[in-house]
Amino acid sequence: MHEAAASLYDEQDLVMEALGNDVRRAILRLLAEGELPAGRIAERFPISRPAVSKHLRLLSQAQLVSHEADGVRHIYRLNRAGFDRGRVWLDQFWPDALGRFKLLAENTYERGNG
Amino acid sequence: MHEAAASLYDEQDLVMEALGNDVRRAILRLLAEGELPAGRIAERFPISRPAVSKHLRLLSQAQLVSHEADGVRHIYRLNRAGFDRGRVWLDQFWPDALGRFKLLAENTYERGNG
DNA sequence: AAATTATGTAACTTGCAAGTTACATAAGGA
DNA sequence: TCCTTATGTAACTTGCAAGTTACATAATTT
Repeated sequence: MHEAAASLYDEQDLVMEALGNDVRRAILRLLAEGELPAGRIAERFPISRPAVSKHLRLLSQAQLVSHEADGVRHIYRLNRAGFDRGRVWLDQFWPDALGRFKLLAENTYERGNG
Repeated sequence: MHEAAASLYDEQDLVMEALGNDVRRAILRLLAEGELPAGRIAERFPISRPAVSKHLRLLSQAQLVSHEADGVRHIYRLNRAGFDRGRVWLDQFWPDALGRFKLLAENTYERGNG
């Protein structure tokens, strides 16, 4: 019957679960600079390529990234859908936006170091 | 430069890490209905009380909950700070969303309502 | 003061997420 | 066609997060 409602929460859970890992968060930050093929992503981490591939699969299932084949390469990029779901999840606790921009304003600048 | 920035991201990581567990997310949903003492929270879960206590500690470190002693009881409630950090983390990926909040902040700045 | 209640913590165990290696597949290039 | 490149997956291992039990502490109650 109402599988739509149930699957919505499942999808939100997939997002929150995926975001709860530092390697996956680092992959997202890397992709924030621009789309990349799977191999290039893996190069940036001290773990094996299959391990990164598995993280990419979880990120993809959570719709935090999307990917498309380009010849033999698979290009990954950020997918807004997952981030929106994460935001919806957070908003169930604090529906009003007020009080957020102070923190936001204080942290929208420099970050580039790594 | 300011180590405030570094520790901020550590704190964001604490939040995202804490939110990446379904028991902890369920605790937050429970506390969204109202504050509760530790024991009452533990009653609602099929795991042991010390296990819940440990989850509460992590949630507290992430500032997703706060707690205060009330006699022998420790009352837990949601803490806005952690949720704000979670949102800041999400918003770093979509600058246009940041712009939206900045605009909102500018328009609401001296009105002081909230 | 002794018993009870509510909680946190220490020490240990364990389940599973995250890692590894080995292999399969598919697209180009020589 | 065979070789190389790029990737995903299967099967197995392992590190650590999340669970357990036992104990310490502190505030009430009798």
